Amino acid sequence: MDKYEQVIELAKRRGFLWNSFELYGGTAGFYDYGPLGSTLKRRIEQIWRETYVVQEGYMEIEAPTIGIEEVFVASGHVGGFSDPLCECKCCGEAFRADHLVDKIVAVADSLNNEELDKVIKENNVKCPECEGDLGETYEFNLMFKTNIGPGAGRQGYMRPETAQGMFVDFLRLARFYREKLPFGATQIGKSYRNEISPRQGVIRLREFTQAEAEIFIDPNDKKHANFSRFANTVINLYSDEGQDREEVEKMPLGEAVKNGIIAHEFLAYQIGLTNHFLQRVGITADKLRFRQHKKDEMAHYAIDCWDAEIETDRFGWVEVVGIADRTDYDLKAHAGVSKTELSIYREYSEPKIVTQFVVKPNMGKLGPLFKGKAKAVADALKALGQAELEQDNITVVVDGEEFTVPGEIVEFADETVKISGENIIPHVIEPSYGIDRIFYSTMEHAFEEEMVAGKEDTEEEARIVMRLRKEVAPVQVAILPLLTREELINPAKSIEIQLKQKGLLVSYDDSGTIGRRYRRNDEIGTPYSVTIDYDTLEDNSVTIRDRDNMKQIRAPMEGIADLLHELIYMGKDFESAGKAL
RNA sequence: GCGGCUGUGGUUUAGUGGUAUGACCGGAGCUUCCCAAGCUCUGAACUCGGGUUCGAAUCCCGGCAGCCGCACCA
Repeated sequence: MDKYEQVIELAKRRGFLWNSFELYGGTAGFYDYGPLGSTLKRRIEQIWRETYVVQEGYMEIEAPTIGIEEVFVASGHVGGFSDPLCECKCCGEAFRADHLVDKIVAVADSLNNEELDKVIKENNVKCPECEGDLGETYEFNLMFKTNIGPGAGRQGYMRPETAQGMFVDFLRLARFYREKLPFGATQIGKSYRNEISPRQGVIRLREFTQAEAEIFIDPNDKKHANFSRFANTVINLYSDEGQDREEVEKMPLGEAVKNGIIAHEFLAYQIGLTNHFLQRVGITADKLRFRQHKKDEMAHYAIDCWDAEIETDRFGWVEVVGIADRTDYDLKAHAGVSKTELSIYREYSEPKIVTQFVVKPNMGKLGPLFKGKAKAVADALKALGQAELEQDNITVVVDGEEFTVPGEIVEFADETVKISGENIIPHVIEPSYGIDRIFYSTMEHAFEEEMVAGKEDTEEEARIVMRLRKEVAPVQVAILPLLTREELINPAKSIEIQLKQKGLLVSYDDSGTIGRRYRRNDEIGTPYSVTIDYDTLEDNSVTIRDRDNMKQIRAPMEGIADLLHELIYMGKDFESAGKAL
């Protein structure tokens, strides 16, 4: 049994992860989060919110999970997220139909399926593997399609990423942030991709949770105001160049920016933040690295892109976060499809006084002369220089047609104008998190099986313990009366109420022996157990047990809720929190 | 989607053409003053569908799911 199997087995047994629709045989690519899994996941998300929304100030929005066609035309998902596939009738291999014919026709990727089939047939293209006949081309789009409204309605798609919601709301967001860069917005929610063959548990799902931030920054200023926070943070960097040598370098972020390894401060800050977040939810530092996209794998519009990768036992390095400088690509794309300018006005610190050469065609005269072509002629005139305009008859060519314009109806001059600012299209920095993958990694890195002494020094036995960070553990305190006796149950119940009022996640358990209950809680990662025994009735004190080292202290019942709260959230030292036992 | 392997209580496992073994587990009770103790009782399974057969969980075919490889993975 490898670690993946052990973790998945535990997750299933203890209510973290269940295969969806199991009652009906299950469906690949979907998982249910059980009671503990759901809680753990929410706590990871909560820390993400704390990091990005509260600390960084990138407010959360909530856009629909169903999107309309235009959005995904602009994002490129309608065209680029689907591939024309055709399969060999003989060996069953699937191929990209457009790739098969790209040597035959130059514009292979712009052909539709019928045209592709025609080219394949006419040129007698065969299966590259076995020379067999090829079947018909069909479209495979990774987006789930749906209909909006009754009847034919309108084509809708389940969103394949949450990012588009922030882009579509750009103008509203800009207004909300009083049109001052940088600003950002976040979204945590479900995304959907109809993967061909999802596998590897929760690593590749058809419905998964993303947490994304879209941060809009000044394209001319990619410094980060708070960069000093991470300038000295040492990160495992697996750079483009480092990958050629298969070498991960440990380097402070400040140095990486200075050396030009990371494109700029803003991106480096995001890497620092991601590193901070992942370790806070329990990812082991030396199983975490940042891998730079190689030039050829990076989207053509991106300047620089780094993936946070986590090492897992079975799957090796798994990509869990992508951090990219997407430039102005997305805003430009949406501006194009929506025919709306998506930019922000930036005032100069001092207005610029510029001398411009201005051409002013007299439209009152151009109109009657050129009728419908007048506008095009005027535009052509505006592109000319002084020398050409000074002629008596000016010749311009519009749509291959030559027009002669009398010089006297075109005025031009050098004019001095004051320009106090400009419209700029912000660049987008995008950290994009796969929460489910982080969830799994958190569990795997917390999972440990150790040998401990058994009862009364019998031989050693295995103890499974989930060393989840206290902040993310789905149960924070177990309340255990030592024996199932009413006189112990009553004070235990009263402690349970106190802790719940303090907002702690508690679980009361009086079934089975105390040792069994400790082990049950070790397995689900409960950091502290509070045991009520007969001494409690004498002196109002209880035992608190630490999950990680099984050590115990004695602390008064009075103020127990505050004490546990401090242990869990304030990093209070355990052994000095009470009398050691 | 293609190919290979696999599928027995919640978990894990034995086994066979005649309805299934054990362990852990869960529940009730007894016992028990701190690390999966013990005792009693109890709960719970042959992945689904079709075929062959008097009879299928076992043999055959197909579906589904899991794992591995290929392809795919903005």
